[in-house]
Order: sequence, then structure tokens, then C-alpha cells
Amino acid sequence: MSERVVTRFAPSPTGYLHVGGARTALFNWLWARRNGGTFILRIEDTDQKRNTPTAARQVMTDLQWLGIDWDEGPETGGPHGPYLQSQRTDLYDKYVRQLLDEGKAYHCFETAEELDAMRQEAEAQKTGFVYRRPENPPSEEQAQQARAEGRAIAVRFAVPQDQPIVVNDVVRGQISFNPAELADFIILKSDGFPTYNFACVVDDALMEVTHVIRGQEHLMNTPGQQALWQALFPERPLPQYAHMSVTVSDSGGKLSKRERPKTLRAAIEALQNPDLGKLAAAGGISTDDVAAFLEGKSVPDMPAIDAMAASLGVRLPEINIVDFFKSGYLPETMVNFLALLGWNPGDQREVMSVEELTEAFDLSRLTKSNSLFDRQKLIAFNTEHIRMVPKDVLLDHFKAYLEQVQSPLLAADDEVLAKVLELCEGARTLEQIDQKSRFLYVEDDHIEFDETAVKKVLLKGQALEVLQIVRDRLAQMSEYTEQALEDMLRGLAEERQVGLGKVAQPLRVALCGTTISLPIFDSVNLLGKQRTLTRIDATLKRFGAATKAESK
RNA sequence: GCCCCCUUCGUCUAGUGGCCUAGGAUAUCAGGUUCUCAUCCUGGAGACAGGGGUUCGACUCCCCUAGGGGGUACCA
Repeated sequence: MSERVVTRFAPSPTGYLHVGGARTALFNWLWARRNGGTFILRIEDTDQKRNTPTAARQVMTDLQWLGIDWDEGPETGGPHGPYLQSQRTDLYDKYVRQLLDEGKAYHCFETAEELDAMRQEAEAQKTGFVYRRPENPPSEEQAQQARAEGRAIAVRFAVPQDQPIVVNDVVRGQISFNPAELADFIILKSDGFPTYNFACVVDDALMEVTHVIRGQEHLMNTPGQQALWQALFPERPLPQYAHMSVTVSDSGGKLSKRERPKTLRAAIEALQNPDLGKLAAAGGISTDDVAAFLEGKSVPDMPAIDAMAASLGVRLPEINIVDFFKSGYLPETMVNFLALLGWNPGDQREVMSVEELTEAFDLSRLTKSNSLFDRQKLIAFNTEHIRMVPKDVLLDHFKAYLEQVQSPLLAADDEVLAKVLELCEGARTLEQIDQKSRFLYVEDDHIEFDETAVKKVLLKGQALEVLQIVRDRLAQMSEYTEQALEDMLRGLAEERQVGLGKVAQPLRVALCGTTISLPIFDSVNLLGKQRTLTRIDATLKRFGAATKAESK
């Protein structure tokens, strides 16, 4: 493979990087890395209405979290910059001019509304709408005049009609298109910005892109782009196109950003008496916004959606890359899992490191059919990667996670965190590790007791009695080691002719408020004698009184 | 409506005409280990969308039907 490889990821900055985009980025990146080639990041911000100023930065942050770096792009620079399309308009203008002069493009004056009307009419008659090229395209003078009158003026590419356009796709083979069914598409919008189909071709050519790896949703754009490329850059070879299958959601349909708001809306609607005011406050938006959201009229931004969901304790399906970060997935897991969505190494390997993926990746093994995003399998992968990743790397990931969710465990030093990670071997997500360990750093009088845990463990049988004995023996222990603790608890269980669970569970709930925590001996040990006793006393006082009251 | 793509266990997939009584993973079920949650171990069940061809022989090649997906913008 001595051939030079240049790939690119070209997102439009409309929000967070989502799973689909991340996969596209990853495949392009893997292919470039595999071949010692160049990976370019290009921001396609030619739609004035849809861009948000911080989105490009957000996308870059998300890529970086995944470990996807770019050789050329924003903030990195490179020989083909700038890498924001909104800063390249002079280039696009130049090529539009060239096409116009060569008679390969022409002006048109229809407004968006007029075109809409034509389209609707066509639809009413159940026929497809194809823009018909006028017999005599407007002259340069007419265009000048229209411009002077302030009319909307756009430029269309005249798609060559002489022969079928054959796209040679790496994944799907040769696909032939009838040019008569390809409309003369707009390349320059009336606001002066190029359309995607135009800017993309100009940039791919200028940036010397050799491989275009993208989702199947772009397959229908390809004949037009290819024709444009040949009109503009006849001397340059076309890039290799590879159209990947689409990723669909396990809740049915295409994996879409809209799933999160949808899930939240359903959760709110399922409530008897949703407190809209409280929701609005949680989301930092107005009550009217919440009402409009419930009626399906508008959708608040992601942070507001997240905050409202959190206030209700509702879990939203992860869609954006940051969502997976917040749910405690490792970047290694995401990269591995994403890579297997529409690709496989051809042997029976599945859990793979980035290095292995890079080494094995090949365009010839891209899958044709759509794949479903299976969260269950993702969790299984995460379990494997948590186990596989080097200790220091895992520690770094864990600290980043704790920071992200602002866990009380942030107060712990590296030594304790490393110990916690060791004790949580077999955990499925970083979130689980955090959840079962954070009690260590919660104030003794701030323990939240889980209702079912209290009922099922503490208030059952002789639990409180046993807890009292545990407390007394603990207080008397001169040596407070894990081994001593274990001996004591096991001894007690044996004395009372019960399983260790009968002794350990009440203690666990007293210390953590839940039935889920680190192994009990370690929990007691890490918490320290004093705090352990304090928590047991508080529990005995609180629930001991409750049972007495009940028995009266 | 029109155009394009796709179709193997629930899910992701291996399979490029005989290695297929179709392999792996995950999920699921049964059993075991275990102080909780997990992990872990053993075993089980589970698929070539349907119909026609081609061929000595089709999961593999061709056609049709059905189903799924994508596109049909002055979005990308």
C-alpha cells in the first residue's frame, strides 16, 4: 500500500458529535492511520441558519475524547486551510465563476417559496419533481439586472446529460445513474454561500482527498458530486467512494438525536401530575418552554433536556458521544464498538484495542447491510475494556469521569481511587464503580437511605439486633484490619447459624444506605473505625426507634 | 410516486459453489461459584425472507415477489 491516502471528516457544526458522526470520523481516521496517510478535519458551516458558534469546538472535544486526532484542521492548521468552509467563500466563488464562464452552470431566479410550490404541485400529482433546465439559461446581463433589482439569485450546475453516471463504490460496486433523473442542483445559494454538494467537491479536490468514507445517506449525492468534480478538475482522479451502512437504533428506526427529547417527553407524560414549574427550574428554561416542548412544538437544548431528565431520575438513551462519557463508558469501548458497526476484521476477534483495530482495518471488509446499535453488547464490551485497559489509564479515565459527573469521590486521592478500582473488578461501567464507592466520601450524616433496602434488609428479622452486636464487637476490636474484620463477621454469622449475608447486609445498608457497595470488609476498612461506628449508631437510632414504634 | 441500497440465530456478524449436520460474540434459558451489585465457570435452545431458475451440487450466481433502509432541499 504505497499509494498516498488522505481522508477527511467533514461535520456540520450543529451540536454534539453523535454516534453516527463518530463512526464516520473513526473509519476515516483508521484508514488514514492504517496507511500512514493524512486525516483532515473540515467544518462544513455553510448553512447560516443551523450553525451554533460553540458546536465546532464541541465536536473537536468529543473527537479528542475518543482519541481521534487530525493532521490538518481547525486549531491545527495545515497546507490546505482554512478548514472552516465559511472562510473559504472566495475559493468557491472562483470555481462558480469558472463553471459559469464555461457554460457548465447557470443562474436561476426562482425563490425558495416558488420552488416549494412547484414541488408540492408535483407531489399532488404523484410525480417526482425535477428542476427543468430552461432552454435558454439567463444571460450574464439578465443576472446583472436581477442582482441590481435585489432579486434572489442562485447558481445551478448543469448536469451533463450525454451518458449515464457510473459511481464506483468500494462497498457496493458499480452503480449506474440516469442523468435525466438528476436535477440541475444549486451550487451557490442566494445568500452567497455554496451548497454542501459544491463546497464538498471543491474542498475534497483542493485538499487532495483520496478516499471519501461516509454514510449511505450520501450515496445519492455522489453522481452529482462526481459530475461536478469532472467538470471542475478533469485532470485529477476521482476519490474512492465508500458508502457505509446506516446505524439504526434499538428502539426502532434511525438512530437520531431526537430520541433523547422523545424519551423525556414520554417520561413526563407518564406522570400523573407533572410539576412543570419544577421541571422548568431544573432545566433553566421557562414554564412556557416546557409546555411547548410537551406539545411537541419546540425542543429545548441538550443541557436543559439533560437537567430535566436528571431531576426526574429518568435515564435517556445515549446518542451523543458525551452521553456515553457521562454514563461511564470508556473511549476504548466506544472506538471498538463503533468500529464493529459496519466492519469486522474477518477473523473472530471482537474486543480489540485501538492498535489492533488500526492494524486490521480495511475498506474491503465494510458491511453492506444496516446495523443496529445494541446497547447490551456495548455494556459487555465496556466490561471487557475496563478489565483490559492498563491500571494507570483506567485511573485517568475514572478521574475524568468523576470530574464530569461531579462525584463526591473527587475528594479521594489516587491511592484510594486505585484501591476502589481494584475492588471493582468486573464492573460494567465507571458509573457503577462511582455509585458503589461514593459513600466513602459522603458526610456521615448525609447518607441517603434507599427505601427498599431499609425495608428488605434493616427492618427484617433480627437485622437490627445483629447490627447492634456488630457495633459492639467492632468497638472492642483492638486490631482493625481486613482480616480481623472478616474473622469477626464470619465468626458472628457462624455463632448465629446464619449466612454471612444476614450479618453483612444490615451493616452494608447502615454504612451506605443501599445494598450495593464495595465488598463489605473493604468498605468497613476504608471507612475507618470511627466513621463506621458513627454510621451504625445513627442507623440504630433512626430505625431502631421506628421498629419499636411499629411494634406497639 | 420516482431513484438507489440492503436481507444468515432476538442483535452484531463469519461465510466469495462442495470445508456448513452454518462458526463466533452478545442477549436469553438451566446449573455452579459468591457478603451486595457485578464478575466468573459449565451446559442448552436459537438463523440462510419466500418463490422460481443456473449447476452434478447452492447461504453463496441470476430473475421475480415481499420486507427493511436511504434519497428525492437555496440542510449537511
